[in-house]
Amino acid sequence: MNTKIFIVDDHYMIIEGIRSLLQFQKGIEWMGHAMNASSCMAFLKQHEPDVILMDISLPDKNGIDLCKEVKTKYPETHIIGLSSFNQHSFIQKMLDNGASGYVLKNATLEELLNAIEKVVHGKIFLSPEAELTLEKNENPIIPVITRREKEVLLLIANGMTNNDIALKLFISTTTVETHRKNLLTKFEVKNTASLIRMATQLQLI
Amino acid sequence: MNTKIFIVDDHYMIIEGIRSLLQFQKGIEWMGHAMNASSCMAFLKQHEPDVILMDISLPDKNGIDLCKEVKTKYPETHIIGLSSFNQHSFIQKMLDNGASGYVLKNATLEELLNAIEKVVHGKIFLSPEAELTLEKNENPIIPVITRREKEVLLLIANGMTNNDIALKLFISTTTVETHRKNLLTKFEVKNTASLIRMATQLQLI
DNA sequence: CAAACAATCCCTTAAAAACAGGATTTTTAT
DNA sequence: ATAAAAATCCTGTTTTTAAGGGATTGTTTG
Repeated sequence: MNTKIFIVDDHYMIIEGIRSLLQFQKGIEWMGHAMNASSCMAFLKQHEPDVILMDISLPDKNGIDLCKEVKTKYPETHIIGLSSFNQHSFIQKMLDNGASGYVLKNATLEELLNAIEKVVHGKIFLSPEAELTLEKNENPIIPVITRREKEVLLLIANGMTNNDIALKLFISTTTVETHRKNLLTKFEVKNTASLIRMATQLQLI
Repeated sequence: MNTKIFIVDDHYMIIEGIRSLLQFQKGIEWMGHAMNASSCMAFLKQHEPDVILMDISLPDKNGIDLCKEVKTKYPETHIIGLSSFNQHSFIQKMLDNGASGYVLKNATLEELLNAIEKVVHGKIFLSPEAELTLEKNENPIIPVITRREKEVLLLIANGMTNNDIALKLFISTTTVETHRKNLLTKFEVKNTASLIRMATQLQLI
């Protein structure tokens, strides 16, 4: 019985690369590709691939959400996340949303075949580097901040002083100071420079 | 005369994809690939490709620096930047360092062939989206800062105070203040928050 | 309905950064 | 060699932040 493979990726070169790698492999049946989430869903209405290789970044929807959607409607399908990014949050979220694997785009043919083999047998496969990242559990400690604090944070990032912010938000300067104090505490930093640096790294700004 | 193509990319799937696309094209001679900067340089000691497709992110060195190095030693070679990222700074820096083109990884075969055709004739080729990005963001005003200023900037971003920096660099606090003053002037901002924000946006940090 | 949280406000003191306006020495490049 | 640029150091003053302590009023939510 052949394993039916489908790929969702908006990078033509990646699709072509994988197609060329898998096309003539024994036991693999190439079903084709989609370049965005909606045409993937359209395809699934008529076909039943065993394994979907799914890019994390798609033009219309991210692969993490798409993974959840596909697994909800078609629980039998095995999904392998496909990404250049060896990021803890991505890997974790894909697995949380029902993916059976996560393969980095610099994987070799062997690795890819291995991944497919594993997941069709109901096992989990992760690229070695991805596995390492997941183990290490580099928890980036994303602080929980309130709506108001985020508002103040953005205005600080825009170069406004406490006084400016107070005027803009129609609150007292001391209130802004308090929010700022709480932001520093929550981010575990001791000045504005570190605050803005961390916030941008965590993509809050 | 065939156009000799070489590719530097650490993504096996991309290499495979491009190889499969170009391999049997008329007028194209596939020379092979390197998966990092150093083996690229090693290859160039013995061979003379007409066009190098060069990924921006490589394991040992970034493609921007590699581009400069290659163009310095082998000015005749045409380089096409290859990246998933449609980012102004990347495109700009590649062109500044002598690249003749910038192609996004979701490009079609036609686009890629077009790019190769253009650059071997001494012209510049950019993917339409990349061209748009370059036009749109015409004046990002990247300030020219000195080595010392950059050093200070990084330390500021690390949360160090003027005093901390002075101790670390064995210079007077007032000197650090002066560097800081000049940074604010050059970035046309009025406080640390904006400075760090701009610097991260311009990818100087 | 309490307890927790969010948002608001206040005081005080110290530290840090920003603004203004210099000067001198060392490097770098023409 | 010499002019320009970079790096160094001043003296002041003013503004802004940081750190320590609170307190009050709503609003969620278990």
